[in-house]
Amino acid sequence: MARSETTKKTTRIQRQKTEIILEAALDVFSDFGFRGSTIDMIANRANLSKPNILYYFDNKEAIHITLLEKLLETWLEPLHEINENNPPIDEICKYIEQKLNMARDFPRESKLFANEILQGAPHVLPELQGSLRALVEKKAKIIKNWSKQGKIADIDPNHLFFSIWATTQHYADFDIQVQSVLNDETVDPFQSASPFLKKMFSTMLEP
Amino acid sequence: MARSETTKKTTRIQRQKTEIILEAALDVFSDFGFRGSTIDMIANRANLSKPNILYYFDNKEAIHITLLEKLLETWLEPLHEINENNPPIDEICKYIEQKLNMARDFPRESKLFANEILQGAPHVLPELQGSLRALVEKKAKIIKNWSKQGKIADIDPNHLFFSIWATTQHYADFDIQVQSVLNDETVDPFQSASPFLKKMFSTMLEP
DNA sequence: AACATTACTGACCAAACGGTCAAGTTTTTT
DNA sequence: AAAAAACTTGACCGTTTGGTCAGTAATGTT
Repeated sequence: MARSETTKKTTRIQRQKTEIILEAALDVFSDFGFRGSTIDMIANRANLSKPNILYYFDNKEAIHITLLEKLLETWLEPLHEINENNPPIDEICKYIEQKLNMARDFPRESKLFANEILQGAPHVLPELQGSLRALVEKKAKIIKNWSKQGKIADIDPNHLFFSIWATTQHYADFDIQVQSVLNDETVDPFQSASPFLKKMFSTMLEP
Repeated sequence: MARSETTKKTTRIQRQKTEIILEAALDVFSDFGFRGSTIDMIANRANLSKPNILYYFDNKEAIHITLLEKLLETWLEPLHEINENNPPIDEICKYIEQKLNMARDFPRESKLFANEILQGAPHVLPELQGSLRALVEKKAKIIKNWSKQGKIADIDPNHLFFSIWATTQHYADFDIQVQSVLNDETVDPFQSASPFLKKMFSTMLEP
């Protein structure tokens, strides 16, 4: 069993080192995927020895799972904030903005997540079917209410969420393709994507 | 050098076996990614021995590259068809329909491509910067002309393409997430996605 | 200072993997 | 039918990789 999983209280060194390891692992996993990453690669990044890594984590999988679980919380956070009582289109645009900012500021996390889902979510399927699904269901009801009240057009809330996730995360996950298509001189894709996406979704939602 | 790369003409068996190998490899690569796949897995799928696989392909990478190159052609095909002289919104909707059908009918190809791009396109970066970029540039001009002529709203063509790619391929690449969010009783996501996406993009493009 | 706990590492191991090869079998050609 | 070419494979090899372990160093506690 890894030191960090003992019942005894965690030491200062434990907190520091696990943080260093997770940071390095995020670098490596997001670049090469789970199977393409080795513990040695993570160890090199972290300037630690391989056995030292395995002193803090049971195995490679444990590092990956720890990262994914930390990620899932922050990933769903913006969705929580959607508030039924505020103007609908403002709320959706705020959500788009937040998701786009996350893709820009946390591209490694976005890629880590994309990789995991692409492989069939071997480590987070229960969370998808549990907390994600429940949260989406809850927020879908809000969207439906807005529609019924004539505040927005009548659209399928699930597909709305899928489209927002897909379009915003695309700029992080497929950045190499985005860069290839755009001229290198062009400004930051995220900057021009923001008004585009907001316009697209708000136009569709207009009653 | 692999048998199939000899200058001599290809035999019947060569054509059959390479086809069987590529089919099996597509199964395996799309499920586990390049690094997560082994030649043995492909061999088992194909009911062939590992050395037999390597009789037809130099190495694992060669199989992967062959698949990607075959894929890229068909992947870009629908974009070629966009015709400046037809009604703009009809053309875009037809393109969306085709991309969505491809995601539905060729999910393995979509995942293979997504995996490759996520890893930084190690095998197809030149093609992205070459044929993909040139084609997009060409079609972007058509979109811009339509805008100038007042036939559609004034939007950024590149982001339009990114959004279409992202939203359509999302249903293939992130299918496990889509399935997790939707009730299992729900009908085929592709069926309900089609009118949603067409409405979204055509509403935005309306002058 | 003595002791106990925590942190760390070099050396090592077994399994997995990509790839080779000599020898055999099957198919095609003459 | 015989020779040539194409095809197939069991056995094998070197490397990589995840993970272990006994022993050592550093840190904290009394």
